[in-house]
Parts: sequence; structure tokens; C-alpha cells
Amino acid sequence: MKKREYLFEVFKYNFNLYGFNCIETPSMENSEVLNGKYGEEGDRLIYRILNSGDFLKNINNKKNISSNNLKSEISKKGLRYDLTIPFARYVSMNRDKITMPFKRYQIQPVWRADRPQKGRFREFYQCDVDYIGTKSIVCESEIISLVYSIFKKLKIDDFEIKLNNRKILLGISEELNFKNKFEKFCVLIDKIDKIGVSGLKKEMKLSKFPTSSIKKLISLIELKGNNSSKINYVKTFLSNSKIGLEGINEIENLMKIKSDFTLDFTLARGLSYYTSTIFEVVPINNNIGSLCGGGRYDDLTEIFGYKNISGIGISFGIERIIEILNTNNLFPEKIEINNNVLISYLSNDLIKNSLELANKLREKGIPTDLYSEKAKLKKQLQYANNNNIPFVIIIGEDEIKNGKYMLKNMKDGNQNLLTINEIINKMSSIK
RNA sequence: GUGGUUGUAGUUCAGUUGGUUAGAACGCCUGAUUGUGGUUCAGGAGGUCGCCGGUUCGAGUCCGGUCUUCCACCCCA
Repeated sequence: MKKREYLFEVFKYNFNLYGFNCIETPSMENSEVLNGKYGEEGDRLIYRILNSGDFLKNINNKKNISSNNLKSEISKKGLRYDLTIPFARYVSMNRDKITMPFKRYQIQPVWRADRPQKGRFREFYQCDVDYIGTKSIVCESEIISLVYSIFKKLKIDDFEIKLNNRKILLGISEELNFKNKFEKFCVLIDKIDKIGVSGLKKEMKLSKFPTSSIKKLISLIELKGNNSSKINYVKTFLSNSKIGLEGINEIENLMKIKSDFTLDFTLARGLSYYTSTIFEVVPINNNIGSLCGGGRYDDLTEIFGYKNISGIGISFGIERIIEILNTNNLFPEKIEINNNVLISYLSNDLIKNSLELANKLREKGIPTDLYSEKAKLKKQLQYANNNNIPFVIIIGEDEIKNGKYMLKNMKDGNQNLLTINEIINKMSSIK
């Protein structure tokens, strides 16, 4: 929890730096909003919410209803699957209130009815940043900068930003005569890291791609070299494809202002709504999948009746980033400390005094905890120890009488009698 | 959705071919130390062996069902 909050702080700070504002949308969406947006597999993974009330009342009359129809009959709502579609809905519904181009970030949990496994959860936080209402490649550039800025702050440095353009993929499928298998092609080429070239060959044969095209595709996949040499290669490769050249042109324009990314023509991304630039951030020495990913989508709002609105967004996978930070020991120690000082009192008569003292310290901005029941000093000190509280103030009869309190440093064990003001000064100087 | 895996103390796990009273480590509690923690030492509490049923003189152990955990695939952050 502490760790997640630390991440949120880093994210929010950087989002604000780049001029994004926060919005939130409800956990639940109507089924029509969710269904059909994430591909066939995606539909299966949407959590459905049963209608409230006696939702089976009218079902009895429909004896021949198919299980599929029954499903949509008794469940009209679902839990959100990602943050982008609800955002598109939000933009369409509030188009009178927002000014284009519109920028926002959103940090909320999403749910997927998947079998959990390593790095995959049924509920996880997504952290999305989107631009909407502009086709400018400034967005692409800004988002890449934002990623660097966040990962630098988190001290993660072994990662790579992979970038591609869906139009190039579309051009390839056009050129190699399997445009009708485009979706399948995206899925297959995207997992080439996992299955390798031979696996890809096998799967493509299995899915009946034209044999001649497989060979040509391999040459493209095994392409090495820097970004501009890669660009030159595909430029000739796709010289007959209008859409392909368009994609290349977009990347070239981007490279004029931003170049710290790796072109990777095997990057495809699963979600079907992307139409142009796509990118993913992958850790170099860890195989838990991508840490964040996103891309440009034209007309995502069209399904909600708002046309010709292009948007681009990126989504950070919080849980996976936590894993990376954990395995590399990159969380700062400071986040483990809850309170700077614990007030420990020795008899119930001293509760009132202790509470007063606690509030005085809190007024000065010093995080203060108070042991919530009378207990032996030993126990209270142990509590401070286990909770990483660096200072303890001990209050007994003598202290109250003299107006001086025992301040104990838990690290070196030193302690001395100080007045309230002296304690405040000391604590403030440490912070 | 497909294939596998797991379940025993608060936690992580042992538990032999079915056999008397189910163990360890850590954590927790008490004391050594009436108002001084981390270390040490002595003692103590904690379990319907996931749940239901079956085989057996006898089941944590074998069988069936069910739920759960984790992993891989599909897919994805």
C-alpha cells in the first residue's frame, strides 16, 4: 500500500509537470460501452454484474433463450476493463464542457476475469495519460519524454521504449497479401519474442498465411541496425502501399523532434482500437511483460457519436512496476516510516497530557503516533521499533511535574529531558 | 476458456509403506529487567490437517466430489 502510494506520488507529480489534469470515472459501465471494444478475447474477460432486484422474474417465459442472450438479459452492466474506453465515453458525453485538445490522467483499478498468474491479476491499477482532439506528433514526443522522466525518478534504467506504427503493419499485410488476416497477424507478430522466428513460421502456416509471404516477412523481422536504416528498408519494402508509406512518414516526422526510442516492426499490441503510432516500454532483464504501453487511436469516440477525434494515450502497469522496484530494491527506505515520533505514556492519568502534546506536535507538522492503550514501556518501545518510528517521547509523573519530557532516539538509544519547544525544534530540524 | 499444481499453527513449510499424543522455524504471550526497545536466555499459548463423502479395525496420508492457491497456454498491464 505504502509502495503504491509512493508510485502514485511520482506519477502525479510528473503528470502535473507535463500539464495533465486528473479525472475519474465510475467502476461500472453499461455493457454496451464495454462489449466489443477489446476483441473477442476481451469480451470474455469482462466482469459482468447481475442486474439488481428479481432479475430472473421475466426469464421464465423465455424457455428457448440461448445462454448468450440470457447473459445479456440478466446483466446490463460490467466492471471497467481499462481506462481508455470509459475515457472516450466521458469525452463524448462532456464535449460541451471540455476544450480540445484535452489532456487528462486517470489512476484507478480495472478488472479482468482472467486466471491470475505471475504479473497478472484480476484487479489491478492502471494509470493512464491521454491526449485527445489532436493529431500532432508533439503528443508522441511529450509522452516519450514523460516516460523517461517518470522512470528516471523511479531509478529504473534498464528499459527500452519500443515504437511502431499500425499503418506500417497494415502496409505489410497489404504488401504480402494477407490483409484479411490482419488481426491474427498482429497477435502472432507481437509474441515473436516468446515463440521466436521458427514458432512464428509454424503458427503462420497453421493459420494458412500464404507461404511466399512468410519468407518475405522473416527478412523484415530479422532487420537489424539503427532506426533510420530500418526506416529506409521498409520504405522500399512498402513502396507500393499508400497506408504503409503514411505510417513511415509519421515516424519520420516524429524522428525530426524526438529520437530516443527503438523502432520495432514486430510490436503490434493487442487492443484493436489503435490505428497509428504504438509503443511499449519493456524491461530489459525481466520477462514479466511490458511495464506500460499505448498508442494513437483515431475515432475511438466515434462509437459514442463523436467523430473525427484522434487521441493518444499511455497506460502504466502499476503492479508490474512495483515488482520491478521490489526485485531491484529500488524503493526508498523513507516510505517505510509512518511516523516521526511515538508518544508513550505510563499511566492512564497521563492520557490527556499526551493527547495535548500530540496535537501540539501535529500542529507543527510533525507526524505523531500515540500508543492507544496503557501498556508497559517495554511494549510501547517495541511497537516503535517494529513500526520504524525513529523517536519516542516518554511521559511519566515526573515529566509532567517538571514540564520536561524524555525524548529517546531509537537508533542510538540516547535520551534527554526537553521542554515541548525544544522537542519541536529538534524534530523540525531533523525532518 | 484449456492443461497442470497446491491446501497441515498467525506466517513459511516438514510429516516415512495408512498405526498411539501431528512437528520445526519465524511471529505472538509471560518472565529474567516495577520507567527503557533491537541481542540473549527460560517458559507458554496456538491446529476440526480446505470442505463433503467413501474405503479401512484405524486416514493428515488412499479414492471420489467440491472449493481454493499458484503456474503455463489463450490473451493481456
